[in-house]
Amino acid sequence: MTADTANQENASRDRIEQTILSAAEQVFSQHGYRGASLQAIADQAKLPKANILYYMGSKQALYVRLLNRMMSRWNAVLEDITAESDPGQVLSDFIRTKMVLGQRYPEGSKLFAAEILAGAPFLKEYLSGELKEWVASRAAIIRQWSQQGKMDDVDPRWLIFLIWSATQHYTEYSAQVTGILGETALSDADLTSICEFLEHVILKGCGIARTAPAHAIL
Amino acid sequence: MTADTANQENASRDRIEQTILSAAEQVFSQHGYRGASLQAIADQAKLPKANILYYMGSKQALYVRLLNRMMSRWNAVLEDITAESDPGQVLSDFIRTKMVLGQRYPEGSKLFAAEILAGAPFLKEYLSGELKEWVASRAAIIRQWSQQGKMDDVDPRWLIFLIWSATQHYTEYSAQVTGILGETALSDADLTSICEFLEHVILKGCGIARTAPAHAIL
DNA sequence: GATTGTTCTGACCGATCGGTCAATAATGTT
DNA sequence: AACATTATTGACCGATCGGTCAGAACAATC
Repeated sequence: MTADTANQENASRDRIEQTILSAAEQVFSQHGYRGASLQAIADQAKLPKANILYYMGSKQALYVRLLNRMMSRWNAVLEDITAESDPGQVLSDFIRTKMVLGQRYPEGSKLFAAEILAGAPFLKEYLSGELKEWVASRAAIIRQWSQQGKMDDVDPRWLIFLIWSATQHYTEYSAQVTGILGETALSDADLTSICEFLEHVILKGCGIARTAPAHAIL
Repeated sequence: MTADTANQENASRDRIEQTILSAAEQVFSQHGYRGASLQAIADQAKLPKANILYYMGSKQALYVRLLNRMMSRWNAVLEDITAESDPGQVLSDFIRTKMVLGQRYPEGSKLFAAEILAGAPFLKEYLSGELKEWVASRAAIIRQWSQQGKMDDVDPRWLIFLIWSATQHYTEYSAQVTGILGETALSDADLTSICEFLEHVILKGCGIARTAPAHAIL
């Protein structure tokens, strides 16, 4: 097997795997782990069911792979902040980044939500391990900001949860939001408006003076 | 059939139905409509599977009944506000009421969340009908508050979504929250702290002066 | 062109799915 | 006591579940 053919074959395999992963993400995100069937995933991917298992091994392996893929997309968020960072800038970016991530990977976000709703059977140790440490370290920095008088003395954990929930809402509850707004999908204008609203309320609510002007989200 | 025996029979039937509804709420809330099985519900209720169908007719009828039951619990919220109401008091109550409802009916809340995640197949017309009108009318009143200078000129729809998402988060993402906090469940102290945080940030963020002092949630 | 390894898939497996039904038991009603 | 109604449930139905497997189809190497 030459390097060329190896690349070709791997490329072909990758393409098929991406097709399957994408189809599976849609089905799992709508119906959760138990509610999703391999047949539905196969239909979505326009492949025979046996083909799904040939590439992914088992339903569980496919699901775990999707969860990991979604996790890896979150890694960069809030990674490089310090006690010297500007809270307004950081929280502003945080809100926008989370909002963009949700709009970019709606199925992945819903998949994650469904997993948590089910009691996080596959993510328990991640939540109480990696993610717990992540929150604790970010919270420590936010607390320093408060002590420096840069912002009000609010519980940083509740602040992080607030931003998570407020931004995730528009992807995970998109069916509710669009139903209430009477639109089929959120427009760019909506998204910009939402971002500005969240920045206004959260920054002002935390006693942070706005430093940077609002800019378009997309 | 005398009035007495009628009451007795109805009481017995009601008791069994409540047992089934409660069991079904747990199973549906964890696994969604498709992921839940009548056998799992029967096991949870400690009844034969055929008994579930005898009382509820079908899986779908049982599910719809649960959805309606959950909806009816929401009716009183924000019902009697006017342009003359005090925004601080109203929003404060709104936050607390939603928080209490979520803690009181965690399974029902998760059930609702799972339904929305799946694209709201059974609630589409409710969302774009009743609920849409509800939001529109509340939004109109909030807009009047802004015009009267009682609060900042924020989009009332985003404000309503913000309060929904921020409060629901603690019931629907309880697996994530408790995992991160390292607790098995949210304590009363946590809940009080969260309520005070949300009131502080949202009211201040909307430019509303706090009128009433914070009081214990439970 | 024969050989080898990978990809692909229809056919099939036992288990479980939602739902039906007949038989039995319990409970009124007269 | 006789009868009618309701409650209960094991057995069963066709369909679908996740997963296996043998073999056909395909591709690369010699």
